[in-house]
Amino acid sequence: MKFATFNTNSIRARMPILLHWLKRESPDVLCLQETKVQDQDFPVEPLERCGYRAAFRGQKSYNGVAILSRSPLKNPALDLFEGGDEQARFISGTVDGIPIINVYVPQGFQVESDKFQYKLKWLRSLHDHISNRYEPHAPLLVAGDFNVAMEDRDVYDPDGFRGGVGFHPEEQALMEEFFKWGLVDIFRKHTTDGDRYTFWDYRIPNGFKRNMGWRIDYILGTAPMAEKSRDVWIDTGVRGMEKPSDHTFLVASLDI
DNA sequence: ATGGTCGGCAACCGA
Repeated sequence: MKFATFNTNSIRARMPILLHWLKRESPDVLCLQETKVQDQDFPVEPLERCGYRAAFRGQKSYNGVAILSRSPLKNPALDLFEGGDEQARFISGTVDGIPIINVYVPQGFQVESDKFQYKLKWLRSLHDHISNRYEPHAPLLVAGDFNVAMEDRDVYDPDGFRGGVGFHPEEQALMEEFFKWGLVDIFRKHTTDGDRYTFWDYRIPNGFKRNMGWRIDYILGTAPMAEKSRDVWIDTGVRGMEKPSDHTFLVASLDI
């Protein structure tokens, strides 16, 4: 099974890259974030022509998540919170018997802001959701844009970012809770390399060329998934194309 | 080199 995640920063703006990548890589599952499209405008047809079913939850302008898969998504769920996730940041289901959760974690704006508190609350809720509904020794993949980097080797300027949003000990402690529960950062299982990023801020001039990035997108898996992972890699191949996203593809191959 | 990001969506907000 080939399993991938990609923050599109608008799926409609990214269709050329997305279709190109799907044809080239033929993943079984692709989790998307920041689709930025309402459900009635989701580009279902071109993806179907490419061989993919789509399950999605969007809203106007912001956020939005989708799971593309060759086999249909079973038992789709769209709500992280009991009262419903009004921000279209969560979608889950089962593909070929493997439970999958796809998330777009709130970015958090600034550490002093209410948005940062909402980010922490959202991460706590995700932990509760997972620990209440899943088993660490059973199959589960959790992928998406977590908007948190964990270690110095995961950002280009650790001393500059330390204590700031995306690189703050409170966020990192909540991420650690996922690992304590039993999820494994599958990229890290396969390499200790630093300077391997999935996101480059558009606002940094030539940030990609200068590799001034962050590793904030993840594929997490429970122990049976981590054991079956053959490789995980960051695919920057589409970055040479016109209009790349500020994120790139993170891909895992699993012996499933 | 006398500038310097995107996308959505129509003035700015969010990242």
